[in-house]
Amino acid sequence: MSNESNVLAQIQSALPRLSKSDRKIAEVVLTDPEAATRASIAHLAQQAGVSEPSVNRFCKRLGATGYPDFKIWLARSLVSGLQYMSQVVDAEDTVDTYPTKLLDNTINALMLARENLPAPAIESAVGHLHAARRIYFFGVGTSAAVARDAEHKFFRFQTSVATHTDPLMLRMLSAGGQADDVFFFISHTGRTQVIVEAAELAATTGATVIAMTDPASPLADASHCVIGLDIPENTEDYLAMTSRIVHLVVIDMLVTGVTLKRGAEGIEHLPRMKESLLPTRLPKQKKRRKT
Amino acid sequence: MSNESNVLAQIQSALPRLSKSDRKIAEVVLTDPEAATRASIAHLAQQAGVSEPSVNRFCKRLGATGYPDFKIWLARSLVSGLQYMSQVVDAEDTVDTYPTKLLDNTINALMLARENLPAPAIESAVGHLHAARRIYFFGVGTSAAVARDAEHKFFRFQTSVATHTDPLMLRMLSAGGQADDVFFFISHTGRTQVIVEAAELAATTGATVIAMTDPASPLADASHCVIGLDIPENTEDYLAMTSRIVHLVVIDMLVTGVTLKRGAEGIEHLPRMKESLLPTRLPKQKKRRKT
DNA sequence: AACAGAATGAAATTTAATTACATAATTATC
DNA sequence: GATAATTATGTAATTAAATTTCATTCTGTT
Repeated sequence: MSNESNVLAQIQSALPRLSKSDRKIAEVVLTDPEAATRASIAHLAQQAGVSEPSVNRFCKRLGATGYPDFKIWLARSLVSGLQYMSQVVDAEDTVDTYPTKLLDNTINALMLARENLPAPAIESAVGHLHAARRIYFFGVGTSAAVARDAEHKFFRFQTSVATHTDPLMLRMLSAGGQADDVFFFISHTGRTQVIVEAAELAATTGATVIAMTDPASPLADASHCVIGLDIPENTEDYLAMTSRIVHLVVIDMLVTGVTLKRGAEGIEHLPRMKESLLPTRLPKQKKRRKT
Repeated sequence: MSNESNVLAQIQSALPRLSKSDRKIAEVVLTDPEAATRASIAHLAQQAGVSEPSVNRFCKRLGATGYPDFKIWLARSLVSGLQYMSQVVDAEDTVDTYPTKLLDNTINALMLARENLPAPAIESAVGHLHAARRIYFFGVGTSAAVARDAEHKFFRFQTSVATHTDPLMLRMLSAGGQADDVFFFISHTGRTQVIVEAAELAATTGATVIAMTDPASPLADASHCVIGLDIPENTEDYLAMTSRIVHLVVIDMLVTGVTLKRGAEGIEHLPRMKESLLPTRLPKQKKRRKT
């Protein structure tokens, strides 16, 4: 729990679980972490409108030995200068501000995911995917792209892989699951009807159902293995979906995991694949980079 | 002289000029800066075999306001060293190591992109996309998923959008470009034959050709507007493609840019879209989180 | 060797952080 | 819906840490 390297992300992720005064402190820290590293406990307490011991307890709850130690942690996670509070793009934003905001939000989401990585779930999913005879990746909307990406990646193994977005195909295939099939569902909310229904259907067939979704969702309930990620809720925001990015990186993890599990066999397979792509590329020219 | 961001280098360079006890302190700090960030002034003084005030003066001479401030400087310069190195996954990696490696690489790639954001190119691309009557997003391989994502996003505007991966379709559509069409090509290397040919073809038609790719590539040469990104080269690595993630975030930027440009009109459009999706979702249940 | 000047440390002071304890707010239980 | 148990918060006391003051000891110079 106490991963020193990123207190800010840790605070961010803990935010909803915090008590009233803890949240006040968290908000002050997140708003201007830079200033927090300079402030005394008295100053910070006053800023947050709480007592000094509250600040001290806050620090300890985060795993620091006390306030000064907490400030050191803070200083460490501050280097890059990015903003840790999830920023919202509004009408006032210009080309000089919104790209950075979007990047920061994404980086932030990844750091959050890094804090609470569901290693056991990943390991289990890797095991199932490795053993599978056939794999289906299902996702609709934004998650369709993630499913497609997964298909594209797993295609490199000899396992047969398929993706579909058509609700009918989804149901049909799910209903026809077999013992060594893996159905992999992707949905940030875990509440998309088509997906949940398909998962429930697939679960009755004896096939393995894996879901990358909110652990407290109907989809998660219907699945054998749940990869639950701590992603800030921004489903309502149509402009950018950070969850999708995190999902893609998790797909990378799964591919990596399966590759490692395959060992020499799988690793040798890749260079051959790579060579087969070479004829599609134009010769490489000298690369110039601006300093 | 007081460059906060690198106390360690500063100490190193000052070393010969320091007095006896200052040098003793400097040596202790340089030997294990990590430990120094944890130590109290008393402990550090004892370690160096000097008095506490000496340590305090040492800190002040370096520009800090005192010992605690110095520790924060120290903490900061510690992380910056670890920042920008991309890690390679090897056979020794386990589920406890490779997921973090992949995440770190991705975060690094995004941070790099953040450093040299091609704001003018993004602005220009947003202008073209905003004005376009029809938009085509083309990418093959991994970039196909990015193109698909872009299509999915731009679909929300009234502009007509299309994606294709089939080489024949690609050529045909590119050849049939018109004045207010935008062809948007996505390729990390900028050397994928099908894509480069299609871009060259499209450029002859009077349509606008935008490319998200390596600025020093044939594809970039063939395009009117190039979104060049500073992404660590890892094309050879099949397990994870960080470029793809950066590309997706750039797509988010473009969508955001166009939305902002549309102003009220476009922004009002989104809530309606959102409502149309509601019936596809199951009701939200109360979220429980483990402490 | 004797002095000026800087460097250092001991002790005192100040400041900051922590703990102990009391009170308030919440949550659970009947 | 009231009451007990638990948890959260603040006040005041305590302890710990850092800083300043000042006396002493070095260092280099004449």
